[in-house]
Amino acid sequence: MESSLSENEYREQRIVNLRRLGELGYQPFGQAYQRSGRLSEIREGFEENKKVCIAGRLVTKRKMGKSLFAHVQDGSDRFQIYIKKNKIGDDAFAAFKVLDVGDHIGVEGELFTTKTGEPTLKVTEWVLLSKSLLPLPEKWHGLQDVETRYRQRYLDLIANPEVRDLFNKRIETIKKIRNFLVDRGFCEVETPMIQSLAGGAAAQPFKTHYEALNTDMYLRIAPELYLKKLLVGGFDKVFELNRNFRNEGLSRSHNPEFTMLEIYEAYGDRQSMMKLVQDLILDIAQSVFGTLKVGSEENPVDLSQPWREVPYKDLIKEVTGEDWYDLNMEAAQAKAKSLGIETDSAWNFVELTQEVFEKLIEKTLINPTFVTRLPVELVPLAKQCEDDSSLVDVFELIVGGREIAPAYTELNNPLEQRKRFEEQAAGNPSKIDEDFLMALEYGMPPAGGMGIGIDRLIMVLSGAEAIRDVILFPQLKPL
RNA sequence: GGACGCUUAGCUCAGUUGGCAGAGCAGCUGACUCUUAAUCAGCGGGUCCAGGGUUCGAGCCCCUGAGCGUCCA
Repeated sequence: MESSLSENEYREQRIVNLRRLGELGYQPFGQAYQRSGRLSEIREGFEENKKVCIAGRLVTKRKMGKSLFAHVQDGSDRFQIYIKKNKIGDDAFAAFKVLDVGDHIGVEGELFTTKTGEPTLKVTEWVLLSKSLLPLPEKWHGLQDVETRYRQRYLDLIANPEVRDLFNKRIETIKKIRNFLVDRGFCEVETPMIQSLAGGAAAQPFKTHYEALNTDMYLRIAPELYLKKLLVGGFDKVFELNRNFRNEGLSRSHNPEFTMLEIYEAYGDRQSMMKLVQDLILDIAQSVFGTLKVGSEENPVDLSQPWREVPYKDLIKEVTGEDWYDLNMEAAQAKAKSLGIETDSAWNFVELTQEVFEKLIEKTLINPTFVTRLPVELVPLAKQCEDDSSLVDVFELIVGGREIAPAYTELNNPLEQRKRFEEQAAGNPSKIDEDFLMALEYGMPPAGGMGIGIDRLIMVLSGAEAIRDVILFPQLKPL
């Protein structure tokens, strides 16, 4: 790496330019610089002949003999500057010509409008703030190479303005979520990420080792059980917005660390969560994306209300036929095969049905759909429906063919919870979280709870095709 | 984990039947005081992903591996 860098002719030339600038009295890695404002603010407050100071990265440069146009870019905008030899003096002009695209500079001057109408800064003084030693990606095509975009995201952010826009929207969305929930009386809490038993979801955890305790520990796969302990403890409206970790493969829709929002409201239920998530998503769509028509051109999503609410069994019957739940296992498997499902003889009826749901139904639910009344076997932490103990009182919100938010009327019966854990652990008592069960036995208020996968939410709202496009530094194989 | 595809100059990409490694942008030199993909003239720039094989000769054909992508599990 070191040798390939120093052998690079572009870098060598820039080192030469750095020395030249030094000889002309410009320190290559400068000091703090007092700006009049960010470039977007300068543009907003534009007045002819107004004196301002700006700072940013030189991103284009057009030499024209005794004058020169260039653009400077900061975190907010890109702004044109104009330098004239007889305005700024021979030495400062000659030195400016040595600057490379990519260098950071501070510029003082007067605002004016060019004859083509572009607001521009006429330079009277400039300083070098930071010399760039490597060339930026090409100005016209930007940075296209997908791998470089992810591994060197900073280049992607410099070269591709739409990438910066998307991450700004992600940042705004997360800020909005916090404000929305805090405004409604929820408080944000932090619970352990390093756990001795990774519970609250069905997933393979990352394993780590705690040296001081000489104990294996796990990175959390969900904060759910700790948040419920807080309900027991009297925090009755809580949320946590942070990373979960799941030890699974990389794909278009999976990153091993992902951002999860979990919300719990004592004395609420599945219905109150349904209202909350609609208000939240509509608020984000309007205030951050400015529309309820979201997604991409190829895969548009309309968030207009009312959102469809439909029981799981009804959806299954829609694609398999009214008699699905009357079929025996053999007939159901034959039916699934005839619909193009690859079946596994080890599956039970619930698993087979769930495969039908995932393969044939989920991706067809584009506009927001609440799927309700799921089989109890699929959701061990939710309360049963009052009229049917084989179903749980939950919803899965599906948007753009993706599961965005599952929510439950939370199970607060410790005896029932123990029974479900025991069924799930299948004779492996070490997997049962006795700590959590003990908390429930002190009494957890009835509650509604919900999880929202933030990365997938941003994908649906922005129309991004890959989870890597909404995570600044996505996981890649080490080189 | 499997199938298929991609990897060539700093960036974006061509590369014919196996026969001297190409373009645009960028860089360097020069001209040019309202340009904006500035323009004009000239010049330099390559571990063709890595390793092996076939061949008189490989960017191209064969094998192995890596990273990335797409689909599947």
